[in-house]
Amino acid sequence: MGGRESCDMRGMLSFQILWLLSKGKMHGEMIAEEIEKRRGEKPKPGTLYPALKELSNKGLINGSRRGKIIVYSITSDGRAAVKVATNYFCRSFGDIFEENERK
Amino acid sequence: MGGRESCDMRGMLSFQILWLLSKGKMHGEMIAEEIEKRRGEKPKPGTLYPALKELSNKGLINGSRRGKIIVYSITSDGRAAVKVATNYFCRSFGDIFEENERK
DNA sequence: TTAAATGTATAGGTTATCCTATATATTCAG
DNA sequence: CTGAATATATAGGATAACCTATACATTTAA
Repeated sequence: MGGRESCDMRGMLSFQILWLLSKGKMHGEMIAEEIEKRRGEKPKPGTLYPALKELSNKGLINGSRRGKIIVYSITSDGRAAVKVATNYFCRSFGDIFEENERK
Repeated sequence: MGGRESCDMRGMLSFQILWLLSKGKMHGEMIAEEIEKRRGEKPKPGTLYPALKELSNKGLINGSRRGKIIVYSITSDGRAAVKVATNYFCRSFGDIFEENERK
């Protein structure tokens, strides 16, 4: 099911979170669900929230509590970072996708 | 230059090696150069060779020495693995590329 | 034959990404 | 007000992915 049995392929979590937040504000649970749509599995709370905290500590996102939930938005530093990171990502792995597109 | 100052984005090394080897046989240095073309930096020997060893231990690749160099090829298990992993990868991160393509 | 260059390997260490398990905070139904 | 549900947080631990530095093996040039 996953795709990581043979090849661990860990990583990219913070990048993916930042990329998702560059598309719009979300709270933690929504982020988890968006990741689930893509990866097939929800990141566990103990994985997601520390990552959100790190991004927050770096000033790339910030959260504001609205009752039960905390809505995260990307900062301008975060926008700059996600742009650079996306370029790097596409340059590094673009051909893997191109091949997939052409089939 | 890099793209990892703000977002660590580590990972994918074994997957990328396996993907490269699914395109043809290569020795370590060639693999390092192919990765450099994409990521902008060569993985250091202390990064690359342990990764090759791991893939070898898992039976996904095997190497045969030709004098100074060791030529690695993907095994049939490796082909199966890279197929599954590529699907996972594209499903997980495809939209990041699509956006980049459309600009 | 020796020195330099090239390719591979290993020892030892750091960190992000993942986990499980538990705890806290807020809302909402009864 | 209480209990259940939802959302967030934290403690503690595992491992892949990276590093630097060093060593070894093979070829090639002098």
